[in-house]
Amino acid sequence: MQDKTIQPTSQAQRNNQSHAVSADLIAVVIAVTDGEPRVLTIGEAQALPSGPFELGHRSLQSGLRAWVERQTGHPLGYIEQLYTFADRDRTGDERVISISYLGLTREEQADRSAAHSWRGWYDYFPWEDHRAGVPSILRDILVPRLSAWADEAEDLGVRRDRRQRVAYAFDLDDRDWNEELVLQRYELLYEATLVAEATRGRDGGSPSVPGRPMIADHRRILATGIARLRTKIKYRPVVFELMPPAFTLLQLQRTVEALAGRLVHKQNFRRLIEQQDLVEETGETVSETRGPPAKRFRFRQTVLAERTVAGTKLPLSRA
Amino acid sequence: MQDKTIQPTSQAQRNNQSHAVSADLIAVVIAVTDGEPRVLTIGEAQALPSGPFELGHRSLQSGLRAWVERQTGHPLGYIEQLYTFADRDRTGDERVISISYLGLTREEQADRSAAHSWRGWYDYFPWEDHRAGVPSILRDILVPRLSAWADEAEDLGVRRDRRQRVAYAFDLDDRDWNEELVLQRYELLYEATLVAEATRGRDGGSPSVPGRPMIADHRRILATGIARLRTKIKYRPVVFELMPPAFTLLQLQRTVEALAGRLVHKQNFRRLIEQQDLVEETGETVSETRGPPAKRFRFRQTVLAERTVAGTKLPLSRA
DNA sequence: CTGATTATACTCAACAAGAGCATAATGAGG
DNA sequence: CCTCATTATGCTCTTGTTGAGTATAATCAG
Repeated sequence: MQDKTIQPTSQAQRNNQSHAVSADLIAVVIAVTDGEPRVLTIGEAQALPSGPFELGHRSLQSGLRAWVERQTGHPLGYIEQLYTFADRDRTGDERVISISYLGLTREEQADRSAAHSWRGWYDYFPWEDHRAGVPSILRDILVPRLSAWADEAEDLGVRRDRRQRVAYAFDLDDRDWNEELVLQRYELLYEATLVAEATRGRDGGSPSVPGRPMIADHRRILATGIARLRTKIKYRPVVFELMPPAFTLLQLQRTVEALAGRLVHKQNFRRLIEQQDLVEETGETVSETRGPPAKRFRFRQTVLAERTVAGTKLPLSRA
Repeated sequence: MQDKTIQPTSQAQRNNQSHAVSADLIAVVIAVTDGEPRVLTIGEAQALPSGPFELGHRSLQSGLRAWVERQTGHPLGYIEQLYTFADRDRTGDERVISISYLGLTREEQADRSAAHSWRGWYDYFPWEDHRAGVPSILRDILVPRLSAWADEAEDLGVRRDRRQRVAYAFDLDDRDWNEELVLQRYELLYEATLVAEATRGRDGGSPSVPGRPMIADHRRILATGIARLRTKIKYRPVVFELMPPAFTLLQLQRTVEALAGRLVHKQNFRRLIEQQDLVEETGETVSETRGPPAKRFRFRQTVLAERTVAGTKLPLSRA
């Protein structure tokens, strides 16, 4: 930051004592083990690892790594920023800014002493797992309750709006299920006070829907992380952050399915992976289950450099 | 925030006096006028509107809107968060967190009294405009200098790494030019100390490359905003935030081209727009230029509700 | 009146994506 | 040892989607 240059923010920085805030770093750390996506939690599996951004931290990222490691003993590999928000419902005249991150690892070398646990993320969002078909909770509980909520609105416009949003976010028929809308769905449930977090501090209200709650807005942050990951696996080779050094294509497929919450077409999945040149054979084969032995693959590290690819959708022209 | 629930962040919040930081809100506000993408600036066109997040602000977004309106007289419509980072190079023992946003508007009803200006964004990134072919600055200045920088590395590995990154980010041949890599390109230039911001506070160094600099890291934030917008227009109908209520398809195309910095195939562009059902005819026709009169269209507001679509890339299966 | 300029309709080839069939190895269980 | 469910892997076929042009008809500038 230079001195001779104009600095519009300078008035601000000079007297920032009056604008003091504190910043919390919050981590959504994901691993996939035994075909189940899990999230790293602390405190009765109701909270995500988190802590304040301190003077000693070199950067936001390193502060986050430090906190996660201190609280769970787990070192982080890949991380990316999710979202920043200012919490409204804190008390005191001090504002808290929360900066959330998504981290991907493998559930390993964890420090046993630290008080953490890996929880299947579908414990928190049971309606998001469509690998075995549309979950019955969805049909039998969520949709009826959401419909009721939509219909209870006085105003016709509101009613129609709610119905439309419910239909869009929860559209059944499996074909149209959009697994990326994790956050929208959670927020709808929150708005309809169908999750425990929404009824806290209020009088009873309708009993909440299945799914483990978390403190504060941690479950919403988790939803944000899941949504981001489900989107990202489609255009960036991030799944490999969750895989061991060598793996079979079926293992890879199961991991993707675990994340997406839906099944994929095996043959086409292979075609996709291969044509993108993402992996190479290690030369070994393994026969873990029945069936012929499967080839083992490893991720081609080079693609990280090349294939930061971004997909075009514009009808470009030469000339 | 409840009291009976476990709160891992609580230790932090209790004694957060020691972790006090201040938060700055920074806006990249974009409009497209006369086929030129412009950014809203203050202070000699070297700074983005910004200001501290204050106690009086209801939320980060509203704080940002307040600052932009105060500094430029321009009310904001669509905004979305870009990125949050903690500045290293500030002085004092107080940390500053910067939260940046992207805003889209039309260059209109600006308060004349406020000291702001709209600047073409290619003033800051002249190498990003490929509408008239590969800019000569790129071929004649940037690439040679970057190559020199790559080759000046002692270590062979570093040299190869630099060459690879330069090739990837700046790949000429037009076909392979990836307009989304705005940030990567700026960061490479920064790393190679080819932009003014990188040589400040140091002794001379190599003279910087064409392109107007900004204070602090504002130009990097602008690059982030441009990159985000260039990516986003491909999968979400955000261009319409920049369009007047009614427009011809050619105007729409010119706007997209201005943003992407490259030309698109007219017929295919129309096919794309129409098949996605994004617009509807107003019924009027206008003949602004030569050629037959063009139909005027308006954006179909409904798609905002429906078409929050996300594109699948997984080979899903039924079953 | 001429011609450059634009709107708009179509065509075609190349390729990507969805869906399913076919064949060949295996290990589990009798 | 035999049978069969289970899996790896190769291929086909159909249907979109995308890139690239050709063709035709309105206009306005000069």
